Amino acid sequence: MDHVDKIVSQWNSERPDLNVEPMELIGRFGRIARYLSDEMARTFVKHGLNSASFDMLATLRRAGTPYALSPSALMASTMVTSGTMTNRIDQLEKAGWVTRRQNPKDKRAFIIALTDEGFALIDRVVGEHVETQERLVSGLDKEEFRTLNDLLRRYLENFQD
Amino acid sequence: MDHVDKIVSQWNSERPDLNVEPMELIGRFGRIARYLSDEMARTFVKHGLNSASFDMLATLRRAGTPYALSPSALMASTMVTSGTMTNRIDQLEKAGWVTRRQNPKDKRAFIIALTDEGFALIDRVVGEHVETQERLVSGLDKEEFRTLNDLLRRYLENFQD
DNA sequence: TTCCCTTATCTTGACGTCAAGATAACTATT
DNA sequence: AATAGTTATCTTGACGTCAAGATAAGGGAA
Repeated sequence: MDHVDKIVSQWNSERPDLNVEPMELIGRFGRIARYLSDEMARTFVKHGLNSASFDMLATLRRAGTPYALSPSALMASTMVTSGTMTNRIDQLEKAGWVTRRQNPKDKRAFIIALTDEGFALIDRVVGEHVETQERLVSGLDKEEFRTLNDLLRRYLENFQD
Repeated sequence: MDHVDKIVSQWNSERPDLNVEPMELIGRFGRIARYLSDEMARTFVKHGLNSASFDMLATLRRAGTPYALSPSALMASTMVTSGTMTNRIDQLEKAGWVTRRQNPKDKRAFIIALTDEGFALIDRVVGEHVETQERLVSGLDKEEFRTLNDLLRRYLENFQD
């Protein structure tokens, strides 16, 4: 009887006409995702980052050399709006982790590139991040992990544009 | 090859030393949870609500008669801070969906109660909400749903305080 | 060329949230 | 009673996000 079961049972008492089975599954997704992201955020905060800035630096880092992308490409990868992206870049630039250069081929565009400091930082943090993630899935055995991962992949397929 | 696979394969190229298996699972949780909550929010917006106000009204509604709880109880149920709760109550009160009465037993405390309008609204919206949730899980067959739900319940157990 | 549409980024104003601290009232101890 | 500690709620200031619109530059059709 977890927190989600309690909510579902309240609805069953108050509105027995409602089909609340889907709510069980969806409610658990919400709870788990929130817990996971809160825990991961703790690693970021330890290094002066938050989820947003980690996401930015990680996106640039894993893009490979020369560790540079346009704001548009970053927007597509991170699924945020242009206003948010401007703000994120401003902060990373102010912290000295990225530079903002004009794209000589297209004067509307910029190139956002990791600095040496940004590279060193994200390379350090991502190691600890992965350790945190290992801890967060350690409650599942190999078989459960595989089954769950396969089901999630299948489920996610429904939602891909 | 979904979006998460792409990220994982980028990390494998750039940092083959990292164990990115957990990231697959955790990444999918994030994507799915975000998609689900965005879709559910559309139902709320149609009725002049957002996820926060729906959550408040639903919590009061499923608590059963007399559909009234203290701010503290609402804070515990909805997992937000006191400042957020004050703000949420203010808005619901302004919209005429709840009233804020003094608790005669404890002058520090208040009682937040659904108005008739609030009750009628949430009873209408929750029906549509449940339909949305049915649609959101319709991509899974009975067997998959059961397996997934059981695994999520097991996984969530690890995180309950 | 000129005009129009599209693309890339930035600006502005609003929103929901939180952390920290303020205020007021209750409770237990002396 | 007086005091000290706790509890319930509100206030303030900051943050990250978004939607809508502004600005500037590119590209295609006449």
